[in-house]
Amino acid sequence: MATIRDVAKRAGVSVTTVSRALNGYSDVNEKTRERIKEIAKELKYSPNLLARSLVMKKTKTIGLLVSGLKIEGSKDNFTYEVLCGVNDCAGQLGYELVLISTDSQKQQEKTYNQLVQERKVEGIILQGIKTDDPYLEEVLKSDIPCILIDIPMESDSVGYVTTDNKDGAKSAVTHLLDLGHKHIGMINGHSQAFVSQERLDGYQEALQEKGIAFNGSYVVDGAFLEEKAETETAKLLQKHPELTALFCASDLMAMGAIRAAKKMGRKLPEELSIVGFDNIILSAYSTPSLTTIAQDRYQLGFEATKLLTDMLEGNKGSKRKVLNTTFIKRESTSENHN
Amino acid sequence: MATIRDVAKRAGVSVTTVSRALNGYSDVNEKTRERIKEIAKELKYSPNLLARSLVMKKTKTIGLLVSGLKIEGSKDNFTYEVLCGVNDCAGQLGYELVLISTDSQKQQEKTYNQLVQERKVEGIILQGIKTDDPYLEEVLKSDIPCILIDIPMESDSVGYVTTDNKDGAKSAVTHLLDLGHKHIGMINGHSQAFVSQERLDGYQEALQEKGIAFNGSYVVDGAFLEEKAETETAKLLQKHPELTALFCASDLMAMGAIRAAKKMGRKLPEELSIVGFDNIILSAYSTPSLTTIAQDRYQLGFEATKLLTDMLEGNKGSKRKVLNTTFIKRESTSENHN
DNA sequence: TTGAAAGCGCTAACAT
DNA sequence: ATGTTAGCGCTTTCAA
Repeated sequence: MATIRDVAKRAGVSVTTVSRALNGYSDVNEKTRERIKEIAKELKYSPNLLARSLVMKKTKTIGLLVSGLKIEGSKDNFTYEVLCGVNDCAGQLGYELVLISTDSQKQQEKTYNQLVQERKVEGIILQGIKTDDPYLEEVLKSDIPCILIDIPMESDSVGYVTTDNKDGAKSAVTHLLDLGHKHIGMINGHSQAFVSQERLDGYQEALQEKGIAFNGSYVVDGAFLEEKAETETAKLLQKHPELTALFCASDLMAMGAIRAAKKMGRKLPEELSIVGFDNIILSAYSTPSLTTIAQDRYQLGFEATKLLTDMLEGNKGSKRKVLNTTFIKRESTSENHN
Repeated sequence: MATIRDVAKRAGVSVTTVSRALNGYSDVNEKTRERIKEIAKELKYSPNLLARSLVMKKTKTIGLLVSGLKIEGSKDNFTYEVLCGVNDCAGQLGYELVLISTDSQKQQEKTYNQLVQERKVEGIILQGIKTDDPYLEEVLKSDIPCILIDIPMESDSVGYVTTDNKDGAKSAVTHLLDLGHKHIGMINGHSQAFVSQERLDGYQEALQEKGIAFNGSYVVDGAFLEEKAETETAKLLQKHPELTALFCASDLMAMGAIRAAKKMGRKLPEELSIVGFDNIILSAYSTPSLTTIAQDRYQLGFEATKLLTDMLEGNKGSKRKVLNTTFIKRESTSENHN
């Protein structure tokens, strides 16, 4: 592996000159530069980024810290799509990407700061951590630049990107109300997710605007899991046969809800309308296909990266970004005839 | 950020001793070690991996080079699941993971060797590259340890992991034959994929064993794309109305085939049986749900990482691994009554 | 059991 | 326009 010294020797100049020539500094003779470039190519020289980073104290590397990079993620693809966005943006801006995944076991061993400092990432994007995650506190204290995905918290070195969950939920429920539904249940995620709170807010606000009283027993938690949502939906529909529509805080849970409703012999959408949230691939393929609120996960990752690199490069500006949702009408909702 | 020198000063010893103490060398007084560890914790010292790697010439980092880390990948999740496997295995073995994604444009700028050398990965796993990719040649020449996914090529520094595609395809087609189908079409991928050739081989072998002549015009390429598969299937069924079954080289293409068949008014599975390949999430949710050949993409990534790290650590042994498939019967296939 | 010194490959003052 | 020197934070001989 050729080093800068090999190039220097061959060219009969000092390593400094080689460094300057190859890094495009102006104070070097054009002819020398050309010769050096030539030789570098001959020797297949490529700079040792480790050495460079060590002296420059810059790695041009960002980390994507994922809690739970698991095969189950295949179902909603959230992490994958965020990753694509991060990767594309990082690539465009010349940053390397290292993937860091944690689980509660690993968190015992290393603190957030250790994890991040060791790997010499300049900044980090956090995806998939819950609001009661011990790392979160550390993140806010730490001065390592960080962008949180779907956790609206800020500090000097921390920003976030999220979706307008409240508005999305509101439009979902408004859609159901407009179809004449009066008794609308909600299958929410869990209390350790900000997005769940926000979607609940949207649900309530929609009801309020139409003058319908909020009924707490119409809302249950499905933990963002398909199976859990299925059992919870079954219980909910049993207890409240008056429900003619459901708003599910994720498409995956909506899949569970659909299954529960089918098992109970409810015709979809005639006897029960269901709206999801996310617009995952499955939602277009299920039977009935799912009316849902689309959120752009790729963009979430992309914008997170943009915000992060802005911070890294000292561009002052907003450290938060909220993306809009899109309402998608499919087959799982219809007018209420009760 | 505390360095090893800070710890040394505070402990009143040399940096050498600190290094030895923290790295578990035996030739250091246990009391000194304890004191040093104490101080390291106090100072929140964590070693600069860059500096360490620079001197040790080891980075304990592997790269996952993905060609086409794109949002479209959401549909089959191949890359995501491989990534999960790679990540888990790398994590268990103490390797860092950097994600490198290329496209034909980037390949113009940098050669494979540059790309890999610069990032100082010790070895690399290649996922999603086609057999006519210019990088492939470089990989085989290069002496950077590498594991190819789904490309059965070997050299001193290159191994591979793949699925037994031929056997999988054979069992798919045999299933159809056992159901009494005589005229079985195949929607294959494209010629730049090894797996396509292998699946075609399996298709042919199954036919041969049952004494059915191979008919080349029954096989078309769907480029592994849903839409392309849909149009190709439509054309194929039009031209060959005698076909009562299709073997699709991917579930995604099977989705396209299903749609084409439905549009032509064919009842599934009564009038057309379809078998896919992959067992993607969608295959369980489509209507009809898809009979398919499951391949374990997570394991593909996991085994690739194991093979790679074995090479890196000098463990001689096989540099290839072929995983088995599993046949999954669902609703899209039934007996032929023609 | 410990320390001094050298050096990994690079960049950046500071000369010249 | 180019070279000299120092040093990033660490590990590793070699000596004591």
